[in-house]
Amino acid sequence: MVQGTPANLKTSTPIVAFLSAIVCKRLQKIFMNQPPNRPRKKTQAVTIVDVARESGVSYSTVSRVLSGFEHVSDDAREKVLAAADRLGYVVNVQARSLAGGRSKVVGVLVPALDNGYILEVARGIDEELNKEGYSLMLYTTHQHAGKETQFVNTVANGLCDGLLLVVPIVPDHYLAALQDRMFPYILVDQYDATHKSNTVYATNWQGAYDATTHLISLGHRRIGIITGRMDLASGVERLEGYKAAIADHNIPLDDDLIYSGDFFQPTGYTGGHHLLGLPTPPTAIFASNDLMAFGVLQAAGERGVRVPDDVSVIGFDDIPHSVMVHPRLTTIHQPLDQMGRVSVRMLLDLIEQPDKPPRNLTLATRLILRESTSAPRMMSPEGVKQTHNS
Amino acid sequence: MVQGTPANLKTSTPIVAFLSAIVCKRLQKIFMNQPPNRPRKKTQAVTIVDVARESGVSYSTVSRVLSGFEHVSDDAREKVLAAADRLGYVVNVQARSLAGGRSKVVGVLVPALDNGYILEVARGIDEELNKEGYSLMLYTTHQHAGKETQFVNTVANGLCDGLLLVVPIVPDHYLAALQDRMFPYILVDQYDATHKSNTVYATNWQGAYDATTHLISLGHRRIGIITGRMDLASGVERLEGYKAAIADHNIPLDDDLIYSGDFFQPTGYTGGHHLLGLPTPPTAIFASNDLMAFGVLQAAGERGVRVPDDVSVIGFDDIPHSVMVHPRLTTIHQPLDQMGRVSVRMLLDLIEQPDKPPRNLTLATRLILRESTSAPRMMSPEGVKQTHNS
DNA sequence: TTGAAAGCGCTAACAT
DNA sequence: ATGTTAGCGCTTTCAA
Repeated sequence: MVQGTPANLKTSTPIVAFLSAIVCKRLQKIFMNQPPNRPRKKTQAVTIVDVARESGVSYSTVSRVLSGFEHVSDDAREKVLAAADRLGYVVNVQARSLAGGRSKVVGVLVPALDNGYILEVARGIDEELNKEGYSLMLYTTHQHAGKETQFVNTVANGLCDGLLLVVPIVPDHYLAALQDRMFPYILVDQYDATHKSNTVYATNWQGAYDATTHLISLGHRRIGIITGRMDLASGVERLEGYKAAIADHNIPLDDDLIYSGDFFQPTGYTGGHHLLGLPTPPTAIFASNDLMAFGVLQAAGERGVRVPDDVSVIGFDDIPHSVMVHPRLTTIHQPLDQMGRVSVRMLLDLIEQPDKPPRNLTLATRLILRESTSAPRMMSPEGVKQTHNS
Repeated sequence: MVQGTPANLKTSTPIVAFLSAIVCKRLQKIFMNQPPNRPRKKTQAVTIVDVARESGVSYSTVSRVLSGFEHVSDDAREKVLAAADRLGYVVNVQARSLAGGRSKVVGVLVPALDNGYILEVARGIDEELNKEGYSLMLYTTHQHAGKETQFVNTVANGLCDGLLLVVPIVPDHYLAALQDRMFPYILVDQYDATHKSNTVYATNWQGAYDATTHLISLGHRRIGIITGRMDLASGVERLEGYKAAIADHNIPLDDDLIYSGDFFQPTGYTGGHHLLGLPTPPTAIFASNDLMAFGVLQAAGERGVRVPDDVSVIGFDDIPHSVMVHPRLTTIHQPLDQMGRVSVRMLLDLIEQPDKPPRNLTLATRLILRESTSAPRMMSPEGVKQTHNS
């Protein structure tokens, strides 16, 4: 108790003590050996104060060493490091962040956890973050569209050093708020109309073009497409790529073969049924992502339409399950985990240099040949194997 | 009063130094209207101080209202809430946590992000956490076995209010550290030998017993098993359940039919090849989880062994992909997302009442009949359809 | 290069 | 019921 007193005094400014009657009272109390009984709530095992004591240098020198500051003598640095190690010191990110430092936490905003595509990206992010000693704060937007502002505020309050937005559709006021605060963020696989954001993107147009060209080169002429969401750049671009390939090979565009999807499996399923049920069904279907391709596979199975014998199916993304379906899915590989990795790199860069001009990185896609595509029936040497409707 | 102070100070503590040149200088400075020019680094948009000013009450009243404390007048509460709303105030969790409050963040420790099983649990966790207004801090253990201590320390330093351990194998010193600090944590799908932990578990033994009994009741007598990791309780219990079912139906145990797996798909694949390549192959295989069952399916496909005609396959977990493989997998449903949900509930309870005695919750599994199991060939009415080796 | 001290925004003990 | 104040552990000036 008595020993604690000087410390108390030490922390209060002498000037105040000198002038203020209130403080006088407090002093009296202290000297009467009745220090305010203040049980501390949560106490960290070992703080920089402990390290300072252990290493015999001051408080702030420890801080300087631990935050990698340059102007510290080698001697001091060594002593501090040794002491910290001995004591098993671990920085308190809360305090550090509150005091204006880095929290070494990066927020990742995703729509949900049930999507292979998202998870691949997340894996890349996680691995890269881990490598750099950062922690990952995961936010799922779910349905709570109303909590956006709150979320941005919370994050930007300092819990996270930066933000990775892996969400389709980023409402403008998100970005506005982030931009106003100069908060570092990266748009992953998402187009930014304002061109003010750093983005990591894939060659969606080219990938779709390649997918469609692959089908055409196999001999298909009647190629259906199940589109992605048209409010997403990737959805639009994949449709455009498809159209361009069709046009480049002088195939007339048939609107009946364009089924409007949303990147989720169920529309792939209904779309598959729709296209396959057409009077003149397509001999090949390009699904704008693997998930919808799975739905097409399912629909084909139910209709007794064999893949690839009766209809070829090609997807987009190359998520892990695409090798696990039957038949294994031919698709366009999108370097999802690499997109995650790259976005982390960009973000950490941005955190270091917040005023860097925005960069837009585009990663290449490539065709992965597997078993769900082949030449159309009528063109295969063996001739017609089986007859379906029409 | 004022006069007394210096004397008191002087006699009791060296702080007497209040006369020292340092203080003098500082005083001079202050009175000369030259306060230390201290530009603050990071400033929160709106703090409780702003809310206090706006609502005309004090600082701490705002805090009280915002932390849901009881003893506040309705009038004050209303004013504060209105002001907070008007200003768009968002609490700074860092500061709150540092000051001894809750951070409203829960840490989730998982081995990796590439496992459907983990992800299902994570989804449940995420949803429940969201519902309760908590954020999710995701930690992947990856290979970094050495960073454990650091991790526990970081977490327990206060960044998180509690911890959900969804990892197979929790090193003892993990738990020891957590227990020492009285830090709230839950073991999800993991057995704790010390019985000091709160756990959420599934009926692994019963599930395996049910799976095996299902195969037996179909007419199978030669049933292979691909085990999980034997250093995991779930692995051991599933093997035991299998053995018990075999024994209860008077089927001799054949060690050749027990293939040692690890819960990952590749060993399911090699195990499938191994069992199917036996001189007298089993007519049914119980894979200790779905992932390994997929491997078996793959191996069977490569060998021209049809499922379920030639061999029945049953899995365990019922992860989402189990309906996406061909044939759709018969399996034991483990309520993975519910396990996640329940574990969150338990954790939040524990956070409220840290000294509650540990509870162990066990959730029921159930058989899900799909297409990968059927009566064995020799027993089916149609007789032998096809002959394979031996 | 180093030590001292002022906060960062908040909670909770204390005093009223 | 409400205002006052001392820290929580840390970073970062300022002064030396």
